[in-house]
Amino acid sequence: MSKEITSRQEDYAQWYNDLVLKGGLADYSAVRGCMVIKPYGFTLWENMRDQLDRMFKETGHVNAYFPLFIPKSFLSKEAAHVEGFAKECAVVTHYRLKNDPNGGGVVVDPEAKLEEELIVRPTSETIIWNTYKDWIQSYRDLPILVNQWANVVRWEMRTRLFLRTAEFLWQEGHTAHATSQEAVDETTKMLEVYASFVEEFMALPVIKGVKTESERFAGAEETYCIEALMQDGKALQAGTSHFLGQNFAKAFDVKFLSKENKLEYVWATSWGVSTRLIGALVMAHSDDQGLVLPPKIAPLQVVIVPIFKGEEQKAQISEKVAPIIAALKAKGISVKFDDNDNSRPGWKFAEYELKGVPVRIAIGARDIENNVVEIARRDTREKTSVSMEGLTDYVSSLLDEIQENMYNRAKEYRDSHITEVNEWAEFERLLDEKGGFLSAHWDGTPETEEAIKEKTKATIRCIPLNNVQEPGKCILTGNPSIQRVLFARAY
RNA sequence: CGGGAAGUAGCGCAGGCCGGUAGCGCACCUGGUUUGGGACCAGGGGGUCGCAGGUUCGAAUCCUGUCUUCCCGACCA
Repeated sequence: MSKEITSRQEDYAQWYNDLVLKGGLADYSAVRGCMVIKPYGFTLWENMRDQLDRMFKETGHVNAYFPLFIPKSFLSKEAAHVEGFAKECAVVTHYRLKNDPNGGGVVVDPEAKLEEELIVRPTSETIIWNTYKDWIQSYRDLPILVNQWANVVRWEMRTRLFLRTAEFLWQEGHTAHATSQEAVDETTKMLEVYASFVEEFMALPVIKGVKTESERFAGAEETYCIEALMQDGKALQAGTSHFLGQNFAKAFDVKFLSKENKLEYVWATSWGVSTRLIGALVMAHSDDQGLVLPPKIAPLQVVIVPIFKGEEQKAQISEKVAPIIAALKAKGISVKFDDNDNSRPGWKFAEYELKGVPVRIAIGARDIENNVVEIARRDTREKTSVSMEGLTDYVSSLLDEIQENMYNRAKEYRDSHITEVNEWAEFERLLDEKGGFLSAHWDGTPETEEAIKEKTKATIRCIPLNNVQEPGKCILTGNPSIQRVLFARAY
């Protein structure tokens, strides 16, 4: 009653905002384009971050930290890079404030102008490669496999909670290698890490692919990506991994002596995922009742709601519940017992559904008599009565089942929204009526790609890895094509 | 950055045209009855009306500026 959620059908964008705000993930802030990530949302991010961090460490990476500020001149050293980011950089020009002589609080002290302005990092390639120059002399110094967890700032025209904010949290891996092949291998390895994280932990199927030239990262030779599909049929880039060639090594003069005692430029990669993943998570799984979170990363996996009349019953239930909580915790399952007397059970049910808690256990006097509890699963909203004997194992496997079901459901939707198209009229019609990925032939030119974008707002999301090579005719121009690519409207 | 809408109590809104001591619902506090899907009764507390100027005897209301948010576009993860 108190927290109405706009339905997806009524207004998809508003539904998304309602979930993020009313689900307690984030709030708007007093700063344009910046959000406050609330504790519930931040716990979700921490769970994602911790798992990714484990996976990075398992693949041989270490964490480090580089400065928030980047000298302006660094950015311009790599031509394509500056071209791509210049339009959205926040710039620090002064280092001091002073009291307003006219009594209006504080003003920027014009005497405290910086010699060289500092850019608030939109990404860290430049500062990192400037540093790597000092770290690398010989092939023995390679590879460098460094990751950094950080915030970055991109001054966006239009922002949306999690999906596009001026400041966001992410990780950026920056690696340096002796050979091109090793760098390419690193790029695809990290793409695999992203794909398995998103699929296994976020229950979100992705398509692995390569970006076309026009969608490529500014300064990259090749950009690999994972693309996910949202419930409104729009695609979302969930992560990217870039093969940077020797572009940054050349820009920052980073050379090493090879075994053959020859001076060579270093090969580079960078890869990142951000808090945007939370937006993807919300839009892929949730329903009109609220968030639906996959158990493996949910801030809270199980909530127990007691149903009681009077203190005596409450005490009786608490006593019965204590060992259940202990047993669940012993299994590594996060659980909350909400015996708050201020809200009634029905209110709590709705509240925890809104927050996407995967499993809810309700227990009242009637259940205690029968030695059962009522278990409700969030993904299907089904309720069952379950014996207290073996409850822990039941809950544990139910969490696994929910995780799997969420993945399968998302995959079914995704798979049924990849459509092969051969006629232009059909292409346009499907974009409007069905959405999702359209698999169509493309003549390989940026001009055609741009023309299709102009006409339909759809972009080439990627050329899938291991794509079937199949001669055909370009969907727009009819020119010869060697393969189908995936088009979609995207976030 | 262009076009549209909005900002009044924690949340959702009315009031504004026609200036005169700020209201409703939910939430909150107290007491009681309640508790298996967003409880009910009674009493109570809370707002420099986004912010800054201006007009006026007097501004939530009129004027100017500014900040923030939403939706649609151009740019992007």
